[in-house]
Amino acid sequence: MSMGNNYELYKVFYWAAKTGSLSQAAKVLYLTQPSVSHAIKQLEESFGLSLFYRNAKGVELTQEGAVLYSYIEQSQILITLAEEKMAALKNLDSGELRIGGSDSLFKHYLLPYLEQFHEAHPGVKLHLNHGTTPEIMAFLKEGRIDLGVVRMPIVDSQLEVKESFQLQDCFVAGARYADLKDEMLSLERLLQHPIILFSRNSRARMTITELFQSYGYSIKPEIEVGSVDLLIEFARRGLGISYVTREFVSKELEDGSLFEVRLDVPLPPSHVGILTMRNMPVSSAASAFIRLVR
Amino acid sequence: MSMGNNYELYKVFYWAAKTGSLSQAAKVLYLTQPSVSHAIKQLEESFGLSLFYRNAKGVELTQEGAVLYSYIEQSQILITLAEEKMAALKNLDSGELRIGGSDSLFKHYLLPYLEQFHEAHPGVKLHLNHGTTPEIMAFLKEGRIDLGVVRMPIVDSQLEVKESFQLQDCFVAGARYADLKDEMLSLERLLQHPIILFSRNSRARMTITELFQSYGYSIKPEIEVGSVDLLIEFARRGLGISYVTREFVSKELEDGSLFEVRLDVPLPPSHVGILTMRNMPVSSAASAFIRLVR
DNA sequence: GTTACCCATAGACACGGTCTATATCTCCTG
DNA sequence: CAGGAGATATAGACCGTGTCTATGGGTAAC
Repeated sequence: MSMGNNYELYKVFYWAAKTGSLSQAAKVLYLTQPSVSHAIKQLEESFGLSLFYRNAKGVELTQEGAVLYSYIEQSQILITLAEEKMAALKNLDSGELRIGGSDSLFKHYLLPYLEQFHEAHPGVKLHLNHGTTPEIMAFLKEGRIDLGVVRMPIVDSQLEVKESFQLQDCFVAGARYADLKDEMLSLERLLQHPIILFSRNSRARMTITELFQSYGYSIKPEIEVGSVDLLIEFARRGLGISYVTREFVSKELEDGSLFEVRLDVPLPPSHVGILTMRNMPVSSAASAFIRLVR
Repeated sequence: MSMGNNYELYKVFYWAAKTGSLSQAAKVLYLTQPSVSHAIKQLEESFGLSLFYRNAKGVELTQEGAVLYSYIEQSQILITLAEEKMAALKNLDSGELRIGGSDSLFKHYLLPYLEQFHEAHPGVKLHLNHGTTPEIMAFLKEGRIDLGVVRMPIVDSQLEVKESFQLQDCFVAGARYADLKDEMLSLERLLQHPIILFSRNSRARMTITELFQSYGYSIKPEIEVGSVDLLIEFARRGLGISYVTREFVSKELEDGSLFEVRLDVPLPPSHVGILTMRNMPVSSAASAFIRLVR
């Protein structure tokens, strides 16, 4: 008989050797004793070697059987570990979740979800990659992250976009401009004050630039800053009027250190979307996180 | 779906991951592509996890799939090694052969066979355990040797006895007793000369003692020695007449340094038998050796 | 002697692994 | 842009084989 066995036979062999009894092995494997007997016989015939001594008390490995066992034992242990590991991955007791997004979204919006997820699944390692929207999209396509959280709209045939939540950008000012608090400003009037914008090529920056252009104006910031924190801080200190996401300054709006500057034209809401690869399976950790956020 | 897969699926998974293609895996495993596709699907459903990304070029491991692979790869390699090892054992390119026997049998009779066997199967390690017949029998029953080579007769229900070759014990003397060369001695006449016997409780010693008793005589050695080599050496130096196995002194008989002292009664031949455990499989190395000797 | 436990064997059945045929998708090429 | 090549997925049928029950034989222990 030739080599190239059904690997199932090794499982039977493993338990027969481990328990020293074909009957015991049968119990462990939920088989009958004749099935185990037959399986061992198949192995022995395939090798042309005897693997066990049979006696009244059970079976005992022959010299050759002991050699086989030394290999098969390790192999079976690895498979068992693999199955346990897969179960852990499935249950989110293990694994990792790699999310891409902008710094500000992480800090001001996703943080509670991340905390909640980590608390529920402490075994899952979180990897947060921040970057611009195009970078996030590239990371996704390279397989370096499992999902991306970015501002809409996104048009990319390779990506699956789930609209998640809505953010409202707005202009805010501090005490220095308190006289604007009860006013409803036109764009022209707004532009008479110093404007503070985010410096990087963010979607928010592009959106507001386009909006002013559509009304025939050009918005040129007095100050450009590199982080949402600075946008807020500069507005509070009265250096100008900042264009920020309202949800990111809810604390300041509440305690009165900032107030919203109302305009006579509507500012379009911006949507945040969750990106995954289209037609590709989503890891269970990622889908659990998406379920949590939506 | 629950855990506890058919391990055969892991073989399919291994090759699919290794080749990065279900079609290639199918070729390697002599299956069709749909079979492989189906097998992978079963695994994925059993874990509740996706293992591969499918694309137009083939398949690629997901994060979870890569985790599984890290375990399964080792496992499969071990199984492959195990199968190679078993083939080597079967072909006698590997393994060990443990033989029990008396020192003199090893030295004077089995040596050429051992050399021949070692030359034919250099990969098989030889373990030679010497001891008395009862010790050899005990070794066998304890599983410490694969076969024993001892003088017959042996009566033991647990042991399988194969008669192997025949030895003829005889009395030999050196030049000092040259006058006996052409004579045919009676037992009585023999006993007038100093006799040299093996001191240990060997079967040969027992046999000759019984023989003399059956004729009404009692044989009492002038000298007792502890090895066959000394039996020969003492006889050559004229210290007496030694009782030895003729085959062990063939060299000395040929070159004339010893001659056989002929008796007027026949000395019974002694048989050498090969012992193995009854109703227990014999290792392929052992059965190859037995085939060689007989 | 008898019991109780092992393993081996024989024969029947049913499940599932494998096949063929076909569909669908993507990439590449002319 | 159409079409071919090559990848995987799906559907359905069949055959092989792994498993079962029933039974036999052997050994150890009481």
